[in-house]
Formats: sequence, C-alpha cells, structure tokens
Amino acid sequence: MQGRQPAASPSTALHAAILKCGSEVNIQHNALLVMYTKCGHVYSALRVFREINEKDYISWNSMLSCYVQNSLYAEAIKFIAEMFQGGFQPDNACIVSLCSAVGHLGWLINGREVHAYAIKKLLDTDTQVGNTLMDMYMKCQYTEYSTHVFERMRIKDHISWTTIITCYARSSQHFEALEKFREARKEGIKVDPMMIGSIIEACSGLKTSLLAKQLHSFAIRNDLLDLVLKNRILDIYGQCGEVYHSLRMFETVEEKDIVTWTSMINCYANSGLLNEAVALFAEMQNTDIQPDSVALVSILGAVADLSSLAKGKEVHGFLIRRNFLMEGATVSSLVDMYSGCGSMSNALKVFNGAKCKDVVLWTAMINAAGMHGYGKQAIDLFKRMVETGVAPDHVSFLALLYACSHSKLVDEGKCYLDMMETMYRLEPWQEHYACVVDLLGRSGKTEDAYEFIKSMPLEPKSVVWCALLGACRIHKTHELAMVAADKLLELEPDNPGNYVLVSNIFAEMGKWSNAKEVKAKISERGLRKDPACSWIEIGNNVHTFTARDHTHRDAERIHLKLAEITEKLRKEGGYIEDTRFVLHDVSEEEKVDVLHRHSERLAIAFGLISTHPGTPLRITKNLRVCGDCHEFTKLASKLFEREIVVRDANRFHHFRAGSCSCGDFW
DNA sequence: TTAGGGTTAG
Repeated sequence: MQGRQPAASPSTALHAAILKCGSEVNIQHNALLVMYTKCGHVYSALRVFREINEKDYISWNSMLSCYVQNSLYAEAIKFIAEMFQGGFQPDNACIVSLCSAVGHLGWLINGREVHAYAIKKLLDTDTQVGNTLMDMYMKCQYTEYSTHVFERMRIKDHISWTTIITCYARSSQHFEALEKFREARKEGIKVDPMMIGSIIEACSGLKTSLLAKQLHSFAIRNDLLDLVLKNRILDIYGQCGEVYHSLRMFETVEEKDIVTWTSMINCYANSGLLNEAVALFAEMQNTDIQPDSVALVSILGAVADLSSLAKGKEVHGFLIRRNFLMEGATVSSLVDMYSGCGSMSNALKVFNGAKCKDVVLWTAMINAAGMHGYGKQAIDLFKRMVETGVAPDHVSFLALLYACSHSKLVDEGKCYLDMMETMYRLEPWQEHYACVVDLLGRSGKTEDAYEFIKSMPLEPKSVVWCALLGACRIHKTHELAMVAADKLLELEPDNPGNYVLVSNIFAEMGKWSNAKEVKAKISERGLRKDPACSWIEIGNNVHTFTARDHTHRDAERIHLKLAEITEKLRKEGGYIEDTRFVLHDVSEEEKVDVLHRHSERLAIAFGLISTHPGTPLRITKNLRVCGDCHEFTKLASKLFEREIVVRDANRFHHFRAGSCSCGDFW
C-alpha cells in the first residue's frame, strides 16, 4: 500500500509472548490480530480471528481493519456480511474502516448505503465517521456530498478541514479551497503538513507559483516540511512551470526517495527538458534508490517525447532484467514509447505479448496505428477490442477519430462519432468534434466542416476553430479562414501558435501588413513562440538543430553536405524549391535560402554523414513539416536509398523510395 | 478495534 511503512517482520516470539501473558483469551487474540495486520500477514490474522471463540467488537473491527490496511478493500466489504451473520452490527470504528474501503474502490452506491446506515444508527455525528464519509465521497468524485457532510458536522477537527480543502482543490474549486483554508486559520485549527499539502494542490490548478511560494515559506517557518510535503511542493513548482524552484527543492531534500526523483524527472519532462529528464534518471541509478514502475512509466514518457529509440530500448531492457510485470501503465507506456520513437514493429510486439489488454493498452495501440498512418489497422484494432469485451471510452474514440483523420477516412470518422454517442452513450468532447472538423476540412469539405461546427451541441472552443483554420489554409478558403481566425484569437488570445497560424494565412494571401500586424501581437502580449527545431539520435546522443543552426560542432560539414544533397536532388530528382512555403516578405532568392536551412534538413544532412549507407534515419520535429521539406525528404529517401522516418507535431511520415506513408495528406 | 498525504499510462 502506498505511503505505508514497510511491513514489519512477524515475530513468532512475540506471538508466543502474547499468548503466554495472563490476559483474557480474546484480548490475546486481538493483540495478535493487530500484530499480523501491521506485518501485512492477512492470512495469519484471519487464522487467529477464526480461532477466537468469543469474538467481541474489537475482534470483528480488527479483522475488518486488517483487510483495509492491507488494501484488500473488496474483501473488507464482503466481510461485513459475515459480521452481520455473526450477530454484530457495525459501530463507528466499523463504519470508518468501511468508508475507507468503499472510497478506495470508488463504489458510490455502497458508500451511500453505508452513509444511510450511519444516519439511521445516529453514527454520522461522530467526527471520525464524518471525516471518512467526506473522504469516501471525494474518492467517488461526489464532492458535493462531501460538502454536505462537512456542513452537517457538529465538531470539526483539523482532519475535517484538510479533507474539505482537498475536496475543493481536487474538484477544481480552487478559490473555495483557499477560502476554506482561510476559515480554518481563523478558527484557530491546527495546521499540519497534510493541510499544507491539501491547499498547495489548489496552486497547480490556479497555476500560481506565488501562492505555492507563500505556502512553502509558511511550512518552513512553522517547521512543517516533511518528506511527503517537500515532494509535493517540488511537484507543484514543476506544474507551475517553475523548474528552477523545483530543482532547488530537489537539491535541498537530503533524504530523497523514489517520489522525489520521479517528481523531478516529471518536472523536467513536462517542461520539455527531455535530455535533463533522461540524465536525471541515469543519475538516480548511481544511488541506492531503485526505480519503481511509476519512475519507469515517467521516463518512458520522456523517452517517447524525445523519440530516442536507443534509450527506450535501454529502459525496456531494464524492465525485463528486473522482472517488472508487463501490465497496466508499464505496458501501455512501452507501446506508446515505441510508437513515439517511430518503431511500430516493436510497439506491436509489446502489445501482442501483453496477456491482459485493458482499454488503455488497446487505445495506445490504436493511437500508434493512427499516428503512423495505418487508419484501417486502427479501425481493425478497435473492432478487436470491442469483440474481446473491452468497452471503448472517450480516449479510445479520440484515438480512433485521429486515426481516421490521418488516413482520410471521412465516412468512417463520421460513423464512429455517431457510434460513440448512440451506442456507447459517450458525450463527445471538444476534441472529438475537432477531429471531425479536421477530417471534413482537410479532405476539402471546408463548408461542410463549418456547417458541422454550427450544428454542434456545445459552444465550439479554440481547438475546433483551429482545426477549421488549418483546413482552410490548405484549401485556400480564405474567407472562411478569417471567420475561424477571429474566433480562435478571441477564445485563446494567449497562445502564440495561434498568431503564427493566422499570420501565415495572411502571408499566403499576400497581405503582408496584416501578417506583420498579427505577428507583432505575440511580443505585444509578452508571449514567446517556440522556435522550430528538429533532432536526430545518433548512437547514444540526441543532436538538436534549429533553422540556420551553426552551433553544432560539425556545422561546417553539415552545411556542406546539405548543399551537396540539394544540388543532387535538383539535378537528379528534379527538385525545385516551392517558395510558397516561405511566409516572410523577402526576395525570392532569400526565400530559397530560408527553405534550404530548415531544421529537419540539417538533421537529414547530419544523419547521412553520421550513419552507414542504408541505415534508416529517424528525425523528430517540434512543429509540422512544411510542404517543401516534405517533397525534399521524399526525394532524399529515393536518391540516397534511405528510409527516413519523420515525426512532426501531428503524426509520423515514413519516407521510402520517393514517397511518404501519409500519401501527401497531413 | 476506527479516518486524511506525494510521483505514473492511452
């Protein structure tokens, strides 16, 4: 069980000593039961329990608590029936354990039955019962019931206040959480590390590192910083984008445990510092701390984002050597990692090897097929998943719709959107609608896409307008593009990518002053856009390039190679630069020069000089690949006889012998 | 005999 101290060794000597002491028989047995509970020896505890002839409330409640403390929640609930049969009716202690079990399972219906029983027996006024009822409703995601219980409690202790603050924080009612914390302080309620932990959770939702810093100082001043709280604060700083503060916290934690390391790795990974995440994972292996499945899932995510197949295989090897179970999050992350690193064959191998396939694993594989342009295969996987009795959820439909979208399967996409609503009663999210808009729009039906948006039962959000705008750009339906652009900038004025997209459309229309005006808003609003960059893994190193990059130690050779490649493509492949993809108001000559130095071309050139002939090149780009680079890469794959796998911000392109797996639809 | 905490997956 997480957070629990390691189980102590059961002591046969202690067992004997307890039996020898002169107390009554059931007191001896109850003491034994507690000992076995703490040692995690549930079956020994059960044996002792069965031996008790005159079971009292303490015997029954101790056995129930034994199940709960050892995470056997369903067994705990089953045990209640036995308790009733034994003639004992649940008291406060029993309700408390039962609520804990129900909460962990998230079984709301049982929880309401327990609550009704507590009210009937007038046990709900007890503070501990109230606290566990609140916690139970929170875990069942019914925080409004938690609030109701809190308001009815006559005596509230610091646990009651901490629980209600957590309820608000977890249900995104951040200001209510802050208000309750203020009230608790005003009431003079004791503040402990767990209360700080609960209120600091609201900071990540509000993305306010200022408040996190205030709470951090408060905890220091009041000597409340234990390891769990330090880890929580480290994590929250990361979620607020304060990598520096996370790192400072990480460095000051002397007694770092696996959670400290994993939180720091995640902080790096979520801030895009993928190489730092991988380096930290390597550093952890030089300590006494052993990676657990959570740490491995985290690093697999970072490796997938980095597209580092070599590192991914290292982690996979590590998992096998350490006998980690190939199930749950671990196996889904492996599939996702191989897919993200461009290796569909390995993703499929891991997927096929998994004995138990849950909805997450199926979805990972559907997503992998979709991203790589195998739309029909994604649909086939979906059908197989349903046939095996696994019900699809929102995310599986999203993966399926993306797969349809990447493979231009218009009718299938519309059919699956309909299926999720009618057959599975799943209300589509904005992202599902955006997928269909993308599918209709990019296949040339921009007006249909607009009509579809108008028919949506939800108010369309930025993601939907963004899909329409992207499609309008491809098909040059500029009038409709302006409608989408206005909506997009109105709904999401702080996303620099939107201004770039809108500016590019103005540039394509030749409206250079409008293009400049829109772009200028990025700096006016104090926003920063990510520069385009591409990277390639050679051996054990990831080499990153930005456009016109001269910082690489082999820059001169790379640029010379690129010039040679371009010349060869022109002469032998008939390559002619398509300067429509350069959206700067510069001369034609300069436009050609801009194209020549796009970051993915530098990565291709470096790949060609750093690997043996015939070796596939795997390149990752943070933005979408431009049309001219797409053509360039197709020709390069043919003339240099290389398979070139490019992962852009949207999907995979497998270039072979002059053509691309996306069929020029992306 | 009884309650509340941190890192992870599609």
